[in-house]
Amino acid sequence: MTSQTVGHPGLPDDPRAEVAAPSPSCPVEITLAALHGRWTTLVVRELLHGERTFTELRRALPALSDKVLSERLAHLTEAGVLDRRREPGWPPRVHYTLTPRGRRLGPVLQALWDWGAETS
Amino acid sequence: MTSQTVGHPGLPDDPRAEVAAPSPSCPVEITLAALHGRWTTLVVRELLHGERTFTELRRALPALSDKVLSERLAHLTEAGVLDRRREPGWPPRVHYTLTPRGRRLGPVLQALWDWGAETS
DNA sequence: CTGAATCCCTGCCGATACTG
DNA sequence: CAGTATCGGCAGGGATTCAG
Repeated sequence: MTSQTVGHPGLPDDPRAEVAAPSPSCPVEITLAALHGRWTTLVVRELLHGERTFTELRRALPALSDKVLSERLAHLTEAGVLDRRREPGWPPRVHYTLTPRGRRLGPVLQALWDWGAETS
Repeated sequence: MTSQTVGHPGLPDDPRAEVAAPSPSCPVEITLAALHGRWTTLVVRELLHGERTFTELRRALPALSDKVLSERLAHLTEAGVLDRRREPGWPPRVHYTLTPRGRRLGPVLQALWDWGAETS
């Protein structure tokens, strides 16, 4: 399923691992594109704790404007990371949940965390 | 050394995991900042194959301008990912190598690759 | 409540030209 | 050879306002 590792640490034996220019089809860039933008990882982190509504996310990240939050949620939904569920009735309420694929960002964020947390 | 995992997948039990706004001290952002910018991951990938000179990097990534390559190398050196070694004499020649810390980006790129390579 | 539309400001990055 | 200086285009994102 995922590609195999080779002699050099961490780099798969795949033609896409040798592109000579940034390419949207490179798996590394697909992931970085999904996480791209200020606040994005924080939104994902919040949803790793469980389902949240728009308002709950705003309360968890008070300095994040509603416009940018909207953009991030739309982008993550488009990237297959989130599921959107509109609650019928009034007032409008929208619930966001990580998809299975979105939950698999957990280990990715962990890897990013571990490297950044290293002292040396 | 690195932080421990908790119930939720991939998120460490650390106060920095609950910041309410983007913060340069968050380990996840430290890593994303190190990898930030177009071409950066490709430069790291190239150096995962071994030491390279400025010119060798330019040949490996022909569409990358010397200005941006300079910026990336300076940034990665500043981030502790690369070591710079000036060869004495003329013409000037500079060798770049991953530091031990830089080599540890291998697993990080692998995690990014694996998520992006998933079909579902 | 959950966004979309607009405005403006900033920073990235590509191209070009120049230097030790 | 290995950069630095400068300029310009464009996209990101914050504030505000409007809409379903």
